[in-house]
Amino acid sequence: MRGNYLEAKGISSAVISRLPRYYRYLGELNDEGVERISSKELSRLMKVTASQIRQDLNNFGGFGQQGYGYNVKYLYEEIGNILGLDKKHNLILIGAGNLGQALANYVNFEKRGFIIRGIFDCNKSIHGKVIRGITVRPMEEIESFMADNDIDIAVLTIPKTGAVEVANRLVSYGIKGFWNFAHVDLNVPDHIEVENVHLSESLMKLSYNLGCRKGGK
Amino acid sequence: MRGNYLEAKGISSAVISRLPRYYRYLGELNDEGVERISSKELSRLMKVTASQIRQDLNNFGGFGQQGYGYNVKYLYEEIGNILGLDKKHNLILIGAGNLGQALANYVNFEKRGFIIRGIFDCNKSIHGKVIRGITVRPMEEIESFMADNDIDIAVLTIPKTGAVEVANRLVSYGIKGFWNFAHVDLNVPDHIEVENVHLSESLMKLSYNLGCRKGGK
DNA sequence: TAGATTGTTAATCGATTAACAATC
DNA sequence: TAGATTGTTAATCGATTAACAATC
Repeated sequence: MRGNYLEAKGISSAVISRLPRYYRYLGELNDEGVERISSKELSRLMKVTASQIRQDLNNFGGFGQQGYGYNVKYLYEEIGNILGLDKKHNLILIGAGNLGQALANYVNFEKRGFIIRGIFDCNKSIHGKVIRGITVRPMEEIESFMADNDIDIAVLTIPKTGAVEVANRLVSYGIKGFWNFAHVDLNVPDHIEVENVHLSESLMKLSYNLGCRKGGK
Repeated sequence: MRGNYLEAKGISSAVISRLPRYYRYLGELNDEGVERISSKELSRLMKVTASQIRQDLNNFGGFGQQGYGYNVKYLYEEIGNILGLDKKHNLILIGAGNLGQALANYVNFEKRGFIIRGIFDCNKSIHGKVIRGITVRPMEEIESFMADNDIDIAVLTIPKTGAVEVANRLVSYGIKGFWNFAHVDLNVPDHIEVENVHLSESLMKLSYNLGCRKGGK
């Protein structure tokens, strides 16, 4: 039995955020040549309950077989499809500072179908600079670039000042989603997807968890 | 009435992960010169419920005043204290690749008390290179460096291969927490804190949310 | 005082876990 | 067939929201 996950609606974000981790573990098992795995074995490996694994997967369809478990390669590919990794995504990177350049140089995203097509920056002194074969362009060229290329994701690696305004401009040019590293909440329409990576907030969480230890038990 | 949050135990991680965002909004309000704010106003601004704000804060004590609301500056500082931002943290960075260098060059962490003291890499060709005043050292020197400096956090910006082993070594040298950018789950004792930043998993979530739109409604 | 808004209890909602019949 | 393990329903647990008495 196979579910039609393309029509899947209202899957909770808790479930979604666990999918990439399943994908990672299954990919590693597949690389190791493991052919089948039960939810019980996988739960031991991943340190989650077997119930949760089965519940999560069954949001998208029945990928297993009673008495057998799950075929690793098949499940790996299916989760990849659910995550949309079978499709190509064309990205533009806004902000070619340290972090922007680091992301542009990271090859693994490309392997998963996320291809950076253009890099833009407001700093004139780096216009024309080439990063992994891509020329850094001035911000003014974003609109025409997006008209000529099939861009769906913008990576925002710019300071928080101006990020909201740039995001709104990109929305008007037809962007579909943002991978937002700027330390602000974008204010875009509901049909635009935003995935935030707020590094300083992540570090603060770590700080909290370290601090507890001192005063607490 | 003031709670003693140093003794706060068992605060749910959902609450903790919202604190940095409160902190950010309150910091901005403070910068704008806003003196007081009610949970209702703040809820409108942050797009969460006022109930949630009051519940979250009351895990740590009563910071507000009936009929008045919250003093912005006071609450900002209190949340900073809860997050441990009043304390200094000495970090070492393991892996001076693109991402590692980008993080090392990022000045804002330092402003919040997270100071990178040492940078280590296994690649001989960059040993001796200076990044923001810090010399890149060979991995072999980590142990003595940690003995001489009061390091509590390790930033792991190395490939997943070897990350688990390096982490275990660092634990034996007395590290307290990890900010882990490697695409693996570290396998460290319970008393060691790990904050994961799995960029590719974040991108996959974005991909999923974009994909839904096509097949779905 | 009257109005406003908190702190906190109670009600609701959703997510996780347990259990087990279905079935390979 | 017997054993194993899923898919799925039911039970539990936790988190969010609503309500309101306390109080500034």
